[in-house]
Amino acid sequence: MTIIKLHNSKSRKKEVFEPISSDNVRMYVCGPTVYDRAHIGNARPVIVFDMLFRLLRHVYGADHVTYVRNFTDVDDKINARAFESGRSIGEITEETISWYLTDMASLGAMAPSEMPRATQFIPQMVAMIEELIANGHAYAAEGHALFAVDSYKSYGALSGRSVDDMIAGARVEVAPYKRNPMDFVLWKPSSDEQPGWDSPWGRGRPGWHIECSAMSYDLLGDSFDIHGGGNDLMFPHHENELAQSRCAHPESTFANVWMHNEMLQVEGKKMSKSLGNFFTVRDLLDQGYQGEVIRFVFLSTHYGKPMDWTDQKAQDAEKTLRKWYGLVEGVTSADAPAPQVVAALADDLNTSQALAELHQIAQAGDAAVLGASLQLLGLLEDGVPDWALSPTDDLSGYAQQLLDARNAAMQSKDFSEVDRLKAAFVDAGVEVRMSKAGVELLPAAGFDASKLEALKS
RNA sequence: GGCGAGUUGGCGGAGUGGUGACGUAGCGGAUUGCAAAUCCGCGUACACCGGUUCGAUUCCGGUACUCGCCUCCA
Repeated sequence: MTIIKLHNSKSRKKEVFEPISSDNVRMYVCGPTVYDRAHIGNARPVIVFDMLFRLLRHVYGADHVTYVRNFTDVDDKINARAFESGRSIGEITEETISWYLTDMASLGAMAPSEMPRATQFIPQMVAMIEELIANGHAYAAEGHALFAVDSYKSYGALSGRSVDDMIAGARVEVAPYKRNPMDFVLWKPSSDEQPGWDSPWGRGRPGWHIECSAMSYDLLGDSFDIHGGGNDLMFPHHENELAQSRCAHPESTFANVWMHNEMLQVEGKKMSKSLGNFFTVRDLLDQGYQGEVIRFVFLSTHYGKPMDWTDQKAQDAEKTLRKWYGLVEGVTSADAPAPQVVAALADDLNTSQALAELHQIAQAGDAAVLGASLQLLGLLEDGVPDWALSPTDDLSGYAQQLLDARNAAMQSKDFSEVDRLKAAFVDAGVEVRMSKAGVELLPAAGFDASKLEALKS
């Protein structure tokens, strides 16, 4: 059995991964709050943990891995969006969820085993809060339920902060009903316009952190193997999840391994609307960036390092993928991916190393193994994608035209017409390959069929 | 201010206490009408300053710069 090593944020070390049960390896990843299109930064954890999901399925068997990724469909940002647009909350969340699923699928991300929605787990959240109150880890105050940070002495261990330091930083919301300024909300009251559910503390809605605790408990149990998410969620979200879950289930470990992906930047800067470098996955797809190309760019940087999205990387990725797809086209994949690719992934998801191995395999010309390895990486979901296929039929007429011109030129020794045609093809984004055997025309990056029309004679 | 991450050749990006991954760009060669593609070859890169060591890009300490979090933004 392949030995998997993963960097555990909790210990800050790379550790050998040992699942609680190899019959059912369990992973939970924080999903999106559904009020708008997923931006490119949102895609990073999706691709990273999809890659981990695929690796675990490969190693433990597809039926022995459970991957849960939630939808947060109750949130004040959603309320605000509904208010602005005059649409209903349900309408907005449904639409956003379907966008999300479509966009992520186009990046080659498999559907997780379970995709729970927070609003479907309100009773479980209420039950967990009641348990916390009964255990003395939480208290009710003015329609709120609050977690008592003082009651959990390991609070701050995951993110490496002390409660005292955090209070000294003093940018927490000060509220008269809080016993400690760091105490965070488990349940908060809703106005008549806001979505709400009846509870022992009055009509209200859950705090953000309790959602993940309740859903992971319900679907994966009190202790499971891996909890993933973006680095920015480590505090406060994951710290709070951990505190709630362990206090509600004192005998549990909650997640044994915590994994965090680093953030994404765009052209060297933080993505923000004010800098004008903010864009969604949908924007990229609409601009003609292929899903596989976007995925490749993400895989080319290790998940634990900051990553920069640049157009140059996308161009390089497309070039490489076209080459590889060309090799794989028409070849039946091998049964198993290359061992060195699996080994690279098993070493804390070293996707850049895996891609380097793929270069070697391609160089050696082993198309079957290349295909199987591309599948493992999620880059060959349904065969070679259409955009990378060479539509030889479309270009065969032009190829004949070029071939005729060359044959004539071989006699006359005047190659000007051949050169003119070739330059035109290159301008239209067509790669020209001429050999004694014949002429080959391949559409490449920037292919523009309309430019070829002018060549028709 | 507190906590954390990063800094590798033109660019991207792994990795390692001692024979300079890999890709891409560039250069030279084979091939080609010329190219492209392909193949072959070519690079004294590890932010800076100390320390440990026979030897450090790799370990330790410090400095600089970049970035993230500390404000329910992945």
